[in-house]
Amino acid sequence: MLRQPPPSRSRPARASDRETAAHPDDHRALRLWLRMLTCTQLIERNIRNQLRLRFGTTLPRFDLMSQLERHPEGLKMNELSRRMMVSGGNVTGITDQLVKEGLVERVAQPADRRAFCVRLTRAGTKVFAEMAGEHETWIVGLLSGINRREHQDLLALLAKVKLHATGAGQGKDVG
Amino acid sequence: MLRQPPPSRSRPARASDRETAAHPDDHRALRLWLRMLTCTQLIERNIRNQLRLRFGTTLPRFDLMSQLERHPEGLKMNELSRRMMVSGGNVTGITDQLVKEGLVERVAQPADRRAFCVRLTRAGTKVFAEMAGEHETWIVGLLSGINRREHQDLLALLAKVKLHATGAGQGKDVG
DNA sequence: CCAGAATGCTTTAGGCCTGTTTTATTCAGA
DNA sequence: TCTGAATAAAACAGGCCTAAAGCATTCTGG
Repeated sequence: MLRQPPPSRSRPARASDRETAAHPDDHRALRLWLRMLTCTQLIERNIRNQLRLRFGTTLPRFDLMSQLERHPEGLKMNELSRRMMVSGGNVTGITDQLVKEGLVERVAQPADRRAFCVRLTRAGTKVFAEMAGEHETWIVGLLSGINRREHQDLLALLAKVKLHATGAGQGKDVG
Repeated sequence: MLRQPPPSRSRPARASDRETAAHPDDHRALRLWLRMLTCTQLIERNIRNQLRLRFGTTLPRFDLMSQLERHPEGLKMNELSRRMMVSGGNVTGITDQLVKEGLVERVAQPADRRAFCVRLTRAGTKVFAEMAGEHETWIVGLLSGINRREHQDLLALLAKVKLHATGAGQGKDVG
């Protein structure tokens, strides 16, 4: 994705993915970004496939349920929206699906009749526990190419990136 | 996104985004993954917004054009699909849009009447050049929170992640 | 030559996601 | 109290994306 540096003159491109044949220096940032993107997509795609094949579900649904698991008392739609970093309308749609599947429920709020609390049902809790276990082993496997020290370094570097990119973003979703 | 470690007993969560309140050690991989995902999404969202506001276009369209810029002779649909790491049907749709906007063209291949070459039009070349310049400055800005040394470290660490995750992926898109 | 397999692309159904608009409700101030 | 601003959620239009099915063309082994 995104723009790549132009092909190198000296070394003809036998490109196979998006970041091959990068220029040596001026395009450092671009190259780094493309690599981040590729890594994330590789992992994400893998997880999506596993979720689909093993459990017949999707990443957004899993994500929503995982938020609810951490808050058994339930979350309002707008809280879900903020935590998942997606739009409110999107949360409406995903919640609808999960309600249809009987995994979550909307609970009316007497205090504010505009709002709902969304909660895992008993069935949802059970199903999620099963999925979450496997999910973690997938992640561990996908990231097992780097050792513990490298984990820490990567985590720290990404913390810096996150901090700066959050600030640079135009004031939305600063967490 | 994705499952988070359960909330810490000792330190009550004032969570605001998806990776707050992680457990100390056992969930290292999960935590790292969530941070990768957050970073990528922050940057990607920023770029999408900029493309929309400044140029009225989208990231996938920009991405497709950027592939074509590197191959003025044109690329076949399936080559685009492979390079962009998206499905063939998706490439069909994006190409349709860009053709409608007059930015790319499908060129029939006499040698193989099933296939097309997709190329930037003159207008597309011009428009893309303009966008690409700004695009790079956005990326540079978003990643300016880390210095040159850190860039290199991050690039190297992600290379390891990429390599391993590519191998672990079930044989598709090994680039 | 000629079936059948493989290839290149499109179509279709369905889900995700966004920005915008709409509806219902709550809040804040005159 | 009443009116307008703000908020919560949903509806809507439109684009992205996938897997699977379909159509045309090319290739391959008899």
